[in-house]
Amino acid sequence: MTITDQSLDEAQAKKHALNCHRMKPALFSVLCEIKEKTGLSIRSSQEEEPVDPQLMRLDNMLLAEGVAGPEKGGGSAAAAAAAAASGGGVSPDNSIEHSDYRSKLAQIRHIYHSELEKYEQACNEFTTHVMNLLREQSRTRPVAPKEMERMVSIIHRKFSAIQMQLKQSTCEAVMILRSRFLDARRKRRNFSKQATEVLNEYFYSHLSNPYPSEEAKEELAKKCGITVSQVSNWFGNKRIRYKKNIGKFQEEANIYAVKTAVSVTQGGHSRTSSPTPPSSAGSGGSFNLSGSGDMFLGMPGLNGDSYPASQVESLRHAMGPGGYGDSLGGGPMYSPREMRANGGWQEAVTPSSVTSPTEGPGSVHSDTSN
DNA sequence: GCCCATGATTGTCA
DNA sequence: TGACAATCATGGGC
Repeated sequence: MTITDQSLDEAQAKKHALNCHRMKPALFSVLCEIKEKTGLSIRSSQEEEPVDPQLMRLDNMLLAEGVAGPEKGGGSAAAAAAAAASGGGVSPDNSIEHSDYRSKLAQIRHIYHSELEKYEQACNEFTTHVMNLLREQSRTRPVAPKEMERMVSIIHRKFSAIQMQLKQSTCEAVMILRSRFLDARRKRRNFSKQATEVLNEYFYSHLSNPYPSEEAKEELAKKCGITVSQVSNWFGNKRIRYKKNIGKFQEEANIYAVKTAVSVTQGGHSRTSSPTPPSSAGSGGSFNLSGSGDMFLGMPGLNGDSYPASQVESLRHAMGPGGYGDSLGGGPMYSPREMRANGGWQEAVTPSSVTSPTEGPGSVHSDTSN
């Protein structure tokens, strides 16, 4: 059904005719009487609406999640909770995820507030409209102020129902965002092939002392597109797994040793296949492992098809163009006695007292030292 | 679905 | 605090 200008005019004309009718006062008084009688029933139906517990829950949740209430940098409460859930020490590494989470939460917050504003505006407009209508009608029929209040409260109730739906969907959106965020942290993704290659190259070229310094870790992290913590994890896992199963890793070691050798003979220091610093190589720094000692130390020279990376290093040190032979203490070959005396990875060099491999000439982060 | 590889976590130690 | 060792949990190949 459409309302045309013509029909509106007709209605206005009828209303005017009614208002001017001689029977109008009599009709009005009758209506007042009826109204008086039905007044009780209206009052009885006008019950006090108790606060909806579900609405309260939604409000509390939105407040806790930082969607409702005062803004503190885009959902601070939830971000803090997420930070706490991330396990404390790793929070700096999750800054990317956190900022992502925060920005998404801010988006939800923005949408929620703009929708809320729209609803409130619409509610006010509609209330004003209805009030105007009732005032208009009060000229032709008795409209008590109570009735107007009742109408207003009905409208508000309707709109708060809509608002509750909005709050509900907002809560759902926040929950989904949160679960996704937590899942993302929980999930493990393999590093890229290139990243693993970089890490392996570093590991095998520093086999004698595979303990990258903080700077080296940062550099590796940057190169691999991972965090420093992940680099630390990787080296921790690698050292342990290498130690546990040297045989299995020998082939891998050979591959990287060859790579390193090739990169050296092709002219120079590849940044990742950097030589071991004098301290670790010169002191026979290859870590002493049960079994690994034989593997590396027992080999008299590079006469095999495959050779361990540590020996490639020593060879490089001895005959490389820049040469680290001087710092090797007289000979390119490892001294088994020295090796044993130096013990394992840990004992061979202590990170604080010995120049870290990464601080060596071909270090990942520095080419200038020594 | 199983199995292995691997990144992450946790507890312990120096 | 960093390293190690054990373990968990997930990805990916088969």
